[in-house]
Order: sequence, then structure tokens, then C-alpha cells
Amino acid sequence: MHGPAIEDYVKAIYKVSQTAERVTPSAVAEGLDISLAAVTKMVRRLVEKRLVVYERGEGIELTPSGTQVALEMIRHHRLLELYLHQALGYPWDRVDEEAEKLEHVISEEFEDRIDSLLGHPTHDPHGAPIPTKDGKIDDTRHPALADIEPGSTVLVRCVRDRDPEMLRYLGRLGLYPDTLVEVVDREPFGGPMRLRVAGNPCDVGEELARNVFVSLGEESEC
Amino acid sequence: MHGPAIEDYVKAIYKVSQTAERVTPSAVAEGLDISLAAVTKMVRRLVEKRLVVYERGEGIELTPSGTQVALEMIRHHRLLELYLHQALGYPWDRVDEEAEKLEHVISEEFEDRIDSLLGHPTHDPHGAPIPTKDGKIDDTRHPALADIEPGSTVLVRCVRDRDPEMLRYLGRLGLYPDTLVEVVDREPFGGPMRLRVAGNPCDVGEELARNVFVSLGEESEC
DNA sequence: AGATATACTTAACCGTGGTTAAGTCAATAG
DNA sequence: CTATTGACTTAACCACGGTTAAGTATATCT
Repeated sequence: MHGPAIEDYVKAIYKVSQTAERVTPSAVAEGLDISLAAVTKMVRRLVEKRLVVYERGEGIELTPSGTQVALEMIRHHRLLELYLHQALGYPWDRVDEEAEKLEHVISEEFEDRIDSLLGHPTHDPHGAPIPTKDGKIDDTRHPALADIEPGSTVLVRCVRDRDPEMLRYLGRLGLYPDTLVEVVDREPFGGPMRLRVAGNPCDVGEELARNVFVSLGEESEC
Repeated sequence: MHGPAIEDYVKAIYKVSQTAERVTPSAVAEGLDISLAAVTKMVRRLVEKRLVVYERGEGIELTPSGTQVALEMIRHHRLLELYLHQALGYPWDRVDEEAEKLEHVISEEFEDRIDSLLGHPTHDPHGAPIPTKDGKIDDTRHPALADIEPGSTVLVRCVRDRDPEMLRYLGRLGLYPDTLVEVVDREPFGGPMRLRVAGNPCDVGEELARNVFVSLGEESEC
């Protein structure tokens, strides 16, 4: 159908669109760690393939078929991450890299088989939602731990998965998805937050707390 | 290190070298189903990369480092085939296609994990030997079933894996590796062989019998 | 020896996906 | 209003991996 790069672009565009309200070529270039010129050229091809629409100053927008491609890749990626973790015993800080390469080559059959072996899971090891086969995804946005008022008890929903170092550290703290965290207090001016995770106290810095997403109620994970 | 095509070429060269005594560019082109011109060009690159040596009329020969690359790919391929079959329930006629794509992207870690999950297997689902990590491979050549004298009882060692249709048919006959087969008799002039497979009689044509490899003694599979 | 068929090489071309360097465009500062 | 800055585009280039078409070499047949 299309080259592997196309899939990476569409995925990158989707991810930027989740964070920023306008998807600029420069944001995509940054996300893919390539030159802006490469993005300009590729965006023209994406437009020709009707995967995106683009107007200078308006940003890049995925068409429905572009969104479908993006969600397929994200589904592959997250199913693979979970599979590597559950079935092959990968630690959660190494699943992203492997899934990044595998997601472009697995067949529909592979996808279906690991999906059913995993019991049709809804979230990957970092708590990110897995799109369904028909392109639906839970797009609930959770607040960062950094924005939580002291005194609250919150449920870790997901953590950013791009920095293996940080993931290993989070693992040592026990800050996994579906963990309850009590925000004890916080030093001012970007000072550390004092938490209680499963009974154990720990202090986390601003950067870390920006990369952990939580929900206020301690409702069961759905 | 090198592009995915390089790996396919080196693997194809290795496979041809197992069958023919001289690896001609045309044999490689046929194996990869590409033009002869493409092979000419790529062989020059392989020579530059010291993966092969080549002289017109002498054929293509893998260097030690070329052989290593080929065996790495074959190891990936066969481990993956077995894994897909054992762990994901793929039927044996669909593992080749999936493994073909996966073999180029899996990491050392993936290879090691499935290897130990499978208990360090020695053969893939079609009976082909899996090279060890340090590049050793059981290169025993088994005679084709077609060359066996009537009256013998033989052990199926391996079957060619490239034709899914044939694999499904072999499966219906029960002609799996490690199966005992009694060669009852044979019609002359390329006529069918009459076999007894696990008690059941069946007749197989020349083409099929050329794609099943057996050993005479009923020694245990090693 | 000469014609022909087979095997291989070379040349020109294409799409993909990247680079750097230079140019344009629009918003903002003075 | 102009100068500058940041965002984007264009152009020229490159490596990769393929194609077709044309040319060369070698072996074989007569």
C-alpha cells in the first residue's frame, strides 16, 4: 500500500495533534527527528495520497483515511508492546524500541493472534489506550501528576514511554499504571512533590511529575 | 549496518549454494524474483562490503562474514517460524511469509527470548535445521523421498517450505517431519509412489516426493 | 569459421526518503 | 514603513533498490 515512512509520518502527525491544536510541519520534523525540508516534501505526497489536508498557516490535518492508518499503526505498536512485555518478558522500558520496528511489518493475522492471546486488551504497559480494530480509541486526557493539588489521592493512568531511563526510574518508584498515589505535599517553585506510593514515601521532581498522568477519583480502571 | 535487501541477497546466495555448486547471478535473480541487472549491480556492492567474492564464470561465493550474515538471517527466520507455529498457533503453511518480513527487524534480544522460550530448538516446523548463534548449522543433506527404493521404511526429515498449497496437502497426508513412512511400491515412468503413513496408505506424485526429504534408518531425530 | 543463443553488464531511468543551502513569506520590532 | 526573525519551500544532491533496453562475451551448433 504505502512505504514505511508514510506510516511514521501519519503516526507522528496523529501524536502531535493530540497535544497541540495545530500540527505544524516543524512539529512533525521534530517528532520524527528529521529535517523540515523532508517534511515539506513528504506532506505533499501525503496530500496526494489523500491522507492529510494541508494549508500553510492552517496546519496539517489527517483525513479519515489518514486517521485510520495512524490508528492501525498505534494499535500494532501498543499491542506489540504489551505482547513483548507479557509474553516475552520484556521490561517496560525496552518494549517501545522493538515495537517501533515490528509495527510496520506484522500482518493482520499476527495482530489478531496476539490480540486474542492477550485477551483483547485495552491498554499497553504504559497505560496508553489501544485503538480497536475499527479505529476507535479512548481519547480521555488525564491531568499530569504535576498539576495535582497536595492532599489528593490519585490513580496513575499512564506514563510517557519515550525515555527508557525515566521508565526504569518510575519502575523503581513503583509508579505503574493502576497504582494509587497520595500527593502529600509540594515544595514551591518547581520543587519536588512528596508522594506516598503503596505506602512508601518518595519525592519526585517536576519533570517526572509532568510525565505521569493520573485521574482524581480512584475509580476502577475500565 | 546494511539495508534489508543486502540480507535477502546474502540469504538467497547461501540457499543457492546449498543446491548448486556454482552460484550464478541468474540463479540469484530467479531466487529473489528480480531482474538479472539488479543482481549485477547489487553483487558489486556486496563485493565492496566484503560479503561475497565474485568472478565472471566462477560464480558468487560468500566470504566468512557474508556466511555469518546469511546464517543470522536463517536463524531468525527459522526461530520465528517455529515461534509463530508453537506460540501463536500459525499453521505451518503460513509461517514462512510472516517470518520473511520479521526476520529483518527483530533485535538480538527478541531472538534470544524466543530461542529460550522454545527451549533452544534445533529445527523449524518444516524440519530445517536452525543455525546456532555462533553460526554453526547441521548441513546434513537428506535424500528425497522420490529417490527411495520401494520396500524401505524411512523417517521424514524435512519438507520444502515455499509452497503453502503443498504444505497443506502434506499436512492432510500426515507427512510431517519425524513421521515414519513405508514406501510400498512405485509405478514406473514417474508414476505415483504408494506409501503407508502412520498406517494409512496414500499415493503421492513425483513432484511431491521430490519435496520431502527422508533418512533411511529410523534413528531418533537428533 | 561463422551464426546464434545464453549469460552477463552497462546505461538510463524511476520512486522513496533523506540531506544541505538558498530563497520566500508573514509577523513583529523598531 | 522597513528590517529582522522564524517558518516554510524549493532546488540540487545523495544512497538505496528496483526497472527496461541495449551492448558485450561466451559457448555451442552447423
